[in-house]
Amino acid sequence: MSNANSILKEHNLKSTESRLTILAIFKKNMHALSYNDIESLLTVKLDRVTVYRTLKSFEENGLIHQIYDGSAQVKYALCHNGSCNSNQHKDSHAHFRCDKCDKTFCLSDVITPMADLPEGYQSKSQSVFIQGICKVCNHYKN
Amino acid sequence: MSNANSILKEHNLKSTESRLTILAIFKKNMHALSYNDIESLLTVKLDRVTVYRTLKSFEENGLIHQIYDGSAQVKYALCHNGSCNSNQHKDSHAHFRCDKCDKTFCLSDVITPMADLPEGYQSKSQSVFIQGICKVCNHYKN
DNA sequence: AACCAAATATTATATTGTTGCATTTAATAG
DNA sequence: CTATTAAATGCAACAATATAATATTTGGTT
Repeated sequence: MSNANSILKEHNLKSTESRLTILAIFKKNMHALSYNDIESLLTVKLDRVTVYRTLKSFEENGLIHQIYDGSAQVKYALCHNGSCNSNQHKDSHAHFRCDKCDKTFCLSDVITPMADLPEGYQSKSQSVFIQGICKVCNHYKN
Repeated sequence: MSNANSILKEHNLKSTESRLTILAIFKKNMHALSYNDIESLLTVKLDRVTVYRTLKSFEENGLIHQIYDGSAQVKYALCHNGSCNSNQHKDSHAHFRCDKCDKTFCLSDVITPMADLPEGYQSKSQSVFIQGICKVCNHYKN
């Protein structure tokens, strides 16, 4: 069973209160979270520095990845299915930001066609960012 | 002739020294610029507040658009071919960031294939962000 | 030249993020 | 179970980034 404790251990992270707390927040909120989102979801007070350092260690150890979604602040989301590790983030899936609820999601399954670059350019990674209305705000039943 | 003065007027912006200065910087540097880039390219000293407000007014009036390229700071680039106005930014072209020279460019002509979204999602705009090596750093002759 | 609205500079303040260091805690060995 | 130790945390200070309020200056117009 892959509980919070073992997830941290799998990513070579010491299991601490702060980390368990923040990891739980990510597990409960399946959209990308900014520092401020996390802070306001905290029930216990953690020092700002601790939160920043926790995010940093999570990212360095392949647990979360950063998302730049056009809002002022960087957001973070859980990496999926163990595809990321401390050496590399394979988070080149599409990201979606909803204009209504203002949440940003990872669309892990969306196949993103590669763009053709002009002569001379060499592409190492491409990421697609989509804005629109999300499933929930569209009242899509399924 | 579309000189700096008339460009400002076309976008309903009063022609002032500060705006002409900053617009000239954008015209000379055809890659995206952060606040710091602009400040260090200034020959005359402008107040920080003035620079921020100039960028804001440029953006609101469709002269420039913001780019989030994964660096800590927001960058700005000129909007092309009058496609933007005060109501809407049509800047859904691809952006390219070079890993070598660390500059970010607009690739206005790159056709970005639309991704297929899961059921329930509605897309309003899609943008592609590409990282790699740019034409100049690849020593591409043309 | 004179007027007025808009733009600017100045000052102050808010927000965001980092650094150094003393204290506490988790993991391990004994 | 306790002792040890390296890592994590909290605190204080600081640095960088961005915004707000207001008095002054400037550009565009009459």
